[in-house]
Amino acid sequence: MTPSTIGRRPAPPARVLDGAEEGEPVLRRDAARNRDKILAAARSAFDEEGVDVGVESIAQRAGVGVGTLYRRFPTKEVLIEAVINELLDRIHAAAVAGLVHDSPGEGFTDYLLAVGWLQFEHSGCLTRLWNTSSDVRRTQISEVTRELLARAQAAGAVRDDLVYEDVIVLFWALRGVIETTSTVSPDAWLRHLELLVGALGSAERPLLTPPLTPEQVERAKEATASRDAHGPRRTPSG
Amino acid sequence: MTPSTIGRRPAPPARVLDGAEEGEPVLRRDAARNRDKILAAARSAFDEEGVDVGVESIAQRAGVGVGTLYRRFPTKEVLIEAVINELLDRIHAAAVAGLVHDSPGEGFTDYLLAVGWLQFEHSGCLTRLWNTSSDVRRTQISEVTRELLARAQAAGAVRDDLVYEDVIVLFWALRGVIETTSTVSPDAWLRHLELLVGALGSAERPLLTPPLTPEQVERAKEATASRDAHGPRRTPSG
DNA sequence: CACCAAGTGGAGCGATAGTTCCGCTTGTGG
DNA sequence: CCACAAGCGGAACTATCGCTCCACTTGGTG
Repeated sequence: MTPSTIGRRPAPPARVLDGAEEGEPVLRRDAARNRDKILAAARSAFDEEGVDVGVESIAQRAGVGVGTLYRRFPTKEVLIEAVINELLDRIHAAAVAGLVHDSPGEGFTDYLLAVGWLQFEHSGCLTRLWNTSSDVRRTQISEVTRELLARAQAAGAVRDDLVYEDVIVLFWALRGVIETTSTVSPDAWLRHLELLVGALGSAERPLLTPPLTPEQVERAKEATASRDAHGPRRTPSG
Repeated sequence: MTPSTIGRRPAPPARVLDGAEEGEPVLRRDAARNRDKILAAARSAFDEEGVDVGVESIAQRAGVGVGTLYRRFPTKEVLIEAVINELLDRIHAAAVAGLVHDSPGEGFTDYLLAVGWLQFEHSGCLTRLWNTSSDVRRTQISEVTRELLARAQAAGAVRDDLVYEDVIVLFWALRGVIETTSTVSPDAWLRHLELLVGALGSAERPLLTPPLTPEQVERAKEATASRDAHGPRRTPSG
């Protein structure tokens, strides 16, 4: 209760990154356990109720108070990103898996299928999945995806006039289907993807419209990010 | 200032429907003018900032107070629906136009194009566009769309294993592309549609996944409606 | 012209959701 | 086993947004 206690700073760094590097300042054991519980709770809460679920509800699922949640994740936004990062890692893994497939064509379509499934299983956070481009994970994914596409095209499995950006747009299209149908049928997006895969194969008639440029893809991601963030207000009091 | 004046009821019916039937209780001329201004303001506000724009902002654009807005549209929801209804009418018109096209195939793809454009131009209210199924307008649209598809299939322009529900899913897919890319490129959805149209034509390999059932489409629309309505709280005070 | 129902604006209410604050508890190193 | 930094819970604060209320103005009718 001394003056210095009252004026103590909120919290020391205590950074334990999302599994990327092992944290040095080490969390107390119970705190680490709680952090995991919060992440798991957020995952299932987002899946079941969407990212708009209240932090209170997440804390409740985790069996902790909101204060605890905020000690570990300074912002709801940060928590969302942590969950999204796990998904991105899984997407990256799926891409790499497709790359080592014997058939380049099947490796490519398997990848599309995997991303579709992942989007379906986690339809609650789809708007956030393809945002904020400046990220190691996304760069890695885009590189592997480009390679997957090139391999499939070299093997003649995919028409030559497609570019990497078309694949991203395809994911966004699937997202549109999934967001609307996920609660109703696990098949709708799959059927639509079948249709699309058919179109990817043959270039009966050439495409007249030019593809998105890489810069446009970046800007599109950013636009989505800022749109559904409703103005990512930080620290309302100050 | 008599007791009876104090206890006066909020407002008489004064119903002037959205252009469907001519209202009988007639609005005062200035009030009618304001109603139009509000509708126009809402339209542009939704287009530019999305349906989440505050009512205050809409009222400001219209040059009226929020009280005036609420006298005419008892709920923000009702205002949104009024704007949406205009869009639905335009979609219906496009469908009918496609129906009288000389070439059934072109009539069909023209319709897809028209819906794509309309979604692009009004990307702010896309989530609301395909909701709330119980509506004359939507029934009309679905009937004409079915006929368009049947005609195109009879002419051999569209593969036979497609059903009406696939067209709706296609619109949802376009929505996904448009929501992400509308601020960045007017072409992205068009290119994607080109790809899809190619797939619609030829049935090289049959589709393995069954289409959505009509009931599932209904439920999907309802699900979307309730999801982004955040609980359409009416009259918070009681 | 006088009257008054209809119309108007905008302060303020109630609910919600993200975030902070702070008194108490607890793991852990010495 | 003790001390204390780290951790904890959850009430309370704040911003926001849909909506209501009501004192005042105004169009149009008799």
